[in-house]
Amino acid sequence: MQDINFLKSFGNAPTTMVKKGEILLRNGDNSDWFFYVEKGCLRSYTIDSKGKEHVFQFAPEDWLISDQESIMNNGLAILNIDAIEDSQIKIIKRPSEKPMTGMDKELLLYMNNKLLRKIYSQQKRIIQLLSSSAEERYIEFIKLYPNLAQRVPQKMIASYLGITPESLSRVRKELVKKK
Amino acid sequence: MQDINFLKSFGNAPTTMVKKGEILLRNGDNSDWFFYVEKGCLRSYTIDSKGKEHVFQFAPEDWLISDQESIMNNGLAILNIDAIEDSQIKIIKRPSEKPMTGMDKELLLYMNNKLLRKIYSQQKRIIQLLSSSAEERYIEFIKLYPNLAQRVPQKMIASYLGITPESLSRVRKELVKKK
DNA sequence: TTCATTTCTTACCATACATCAATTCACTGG
DNA sequence: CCAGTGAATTGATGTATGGTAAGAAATGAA
Repeated sequence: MQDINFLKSFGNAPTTMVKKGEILLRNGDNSDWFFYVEKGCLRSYTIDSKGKEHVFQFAPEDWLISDQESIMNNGLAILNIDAIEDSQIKIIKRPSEKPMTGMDKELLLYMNNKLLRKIYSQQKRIIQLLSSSAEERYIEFIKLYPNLAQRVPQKMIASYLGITPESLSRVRKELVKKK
Repeated sequence: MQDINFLKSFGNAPTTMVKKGEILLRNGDNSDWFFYVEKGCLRSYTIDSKGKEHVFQFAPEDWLISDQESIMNNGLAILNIDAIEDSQIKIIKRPSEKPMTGMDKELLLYMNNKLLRKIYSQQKRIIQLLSSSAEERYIEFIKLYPNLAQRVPQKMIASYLGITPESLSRVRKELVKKK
């Protein structure tokens, strides 16, 4: 589908295997990389001034993960990306120099669409962070990433939700009790 | 500059005056509108299931505000947009049918850049909501929108920050004390 | 101006979530 | 298979922020 066309425009990237824990992008690196997940799961995160990790996104099968927007930060990555499962991925580099102007119209349209989708989902997340309780956010998380709750460590989910692992544990306990 | 070119591509929109309180876009409306603020200030917001308003963005002079991303919601606006000061704005409608494909390459590049910038700022906001206290968020708000704290009602700022007006009042008091 | 309405502040108390510490549980590597 | 390490759970307690209510200040309309 669309993702395939996108990948082709950058040449046929080979499939790469990465081990759980492997770091693919570090804060401060050149950020011209995209990762397309065929199997497994990647995640992006930041580390704050107190050394605390904050999970920004999960990318299971069929997701594309990158830190393109840090092109606004002189092209230096803000996020870190690593593998949280052994994964099979495609790594694509985009041209560093004027990365966008080199694209043809079709690809630009594709990118545009992807970006709008990302804005849309981020917008929903912001509104959620502004308005929902820990429990409500966890329930939404499960809807957004069905079955991921089984696969990724709870402390990462807690981080994604903006709560502590202890709180998530209590939230889960409550939900079981309610059912 | 760039914004001017952008506006030209849609034809020369006339300048419109809107009164404080006037609603420009309602949740559920067709969302093919952009508002460019020449003077004054607009804001976008949602209303949650409990009837509570959540300010999503402020748009003072020289900002462009819209709900394009709800093209992902069948083109129906998710946000509401209204004027929080008497304002002088330009209203631009984009073609409803296949809105993107009708654009030329230059405009697509421009849009792309705008979208990346938006993602970048939303990303920062998410990370902030995940990691910062009310006080830290308020300090960042002042950096992002200098002088807006003087112009817009505190209850809207509180809403933007995800806290109650009472809490914001206390935060401000603390900050005065510290200086 | 004056009155009415909304916003802001402050005090007091309530609550959601955080922090800390002690177990228990589950992997992982040798 | 076992030991060791990190993850998850649970209880006790702390803290930031929320909710309510009352008064003060600002704003707006007549």
